[in-house]
Amino acid sequence: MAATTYMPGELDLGLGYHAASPRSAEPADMKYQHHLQAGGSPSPGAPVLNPWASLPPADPWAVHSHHAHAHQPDVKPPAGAGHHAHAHAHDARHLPHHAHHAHHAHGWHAPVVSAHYGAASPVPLHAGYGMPMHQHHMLRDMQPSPHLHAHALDRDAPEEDTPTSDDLEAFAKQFKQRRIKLGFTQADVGLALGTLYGNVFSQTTICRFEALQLSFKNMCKLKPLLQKWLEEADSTTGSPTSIDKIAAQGRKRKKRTSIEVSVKGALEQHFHKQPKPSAQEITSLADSLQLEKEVVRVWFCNRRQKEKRMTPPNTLGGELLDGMAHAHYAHDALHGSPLPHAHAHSPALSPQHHHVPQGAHTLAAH
DNA sequence: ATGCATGAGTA
DNA sequence: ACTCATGCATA
Repeated sequence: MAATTYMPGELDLGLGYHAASPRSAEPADMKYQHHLQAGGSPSPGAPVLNPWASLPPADPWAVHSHHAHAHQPDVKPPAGAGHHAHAHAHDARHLPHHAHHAHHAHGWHAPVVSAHYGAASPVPLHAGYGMPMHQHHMLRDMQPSPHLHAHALDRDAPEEDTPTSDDLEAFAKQFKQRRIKLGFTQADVGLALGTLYGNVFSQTTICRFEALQLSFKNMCKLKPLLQKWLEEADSTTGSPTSIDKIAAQGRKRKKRTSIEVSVKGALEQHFHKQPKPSAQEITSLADSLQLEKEVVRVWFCNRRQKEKRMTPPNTLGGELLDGMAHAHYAHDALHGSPLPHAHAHSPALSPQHHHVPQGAHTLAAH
């Protein structure tokens, strides 16, 4: 019984809250606005948006049975003003351009994944970076070359340079703290970015940024924006966050298929054997697991993406089931427990430009 | 905070 | 068909 529940299909309901940014009062861009829940802070000037009138009737996906995928041409961001003329999502193909020092790679030390040190914890933890830096050879070249003129003092202010993983980690942490102190939710920030630069982001993305759960490249791309927002935000004394709502277009999306834990475990195992199963393997696998082929395919795609994030999941499972006899560090890999892995320097990441089989990080811990 | 999903751009 | 950026819906 898998559980392909179908959503109540909402057709025309996209309340977009247009939070006017503190200072730059731009004429709202009518992109497709979003909404989103709060992150936990009632926030002083930040109003707790809570739309969802819920009243969706028909639903295209509710046809039940095995839908076959019907790519509906949706109305994506028509770009706010017409003068923006810049790529939307795929403009990040050009990040590090200077190849002065090919200081590739950089070991991720414990991302100090935070659950959340609450808004009331100004604790500036993160005091030392004394990590051994596990270099993982052969990573793609072009990497954030270390600040050529690195001053031992400026922790962050890499204006024009490509930030290093450490920079990103430090910034993300700082960002989160400030954001919370200022009383903004992740969703607030996402919307603010939209009114500030025309690029709206969801709570999800902001959340992932803070948790370093994006690819290195993606992190680099978002950092400048968030940095600017941060400056704006705390420099603005009395943020008169005005709200604005505008109805928008609708979307039809397949309801999220929930995969049972046991099934997930099976998928995990297959993933370790073959991260990239062939179309046919997927088919048979889907068959044996009683899942739609498409669901399985997507699962693998998403799984691969996870591996490429800055804070990749633990790559184990195969070894566990295989020779599990002394495995004491193995537990949460099967159900994806992202909680504080306070150690383990994960290698993953790096701007994968292309054709670079990154299968080098198959280590566990030693 | 995260799982499953969509889509543009590529290979 | 896959990668990569991104997000709706959900736990």
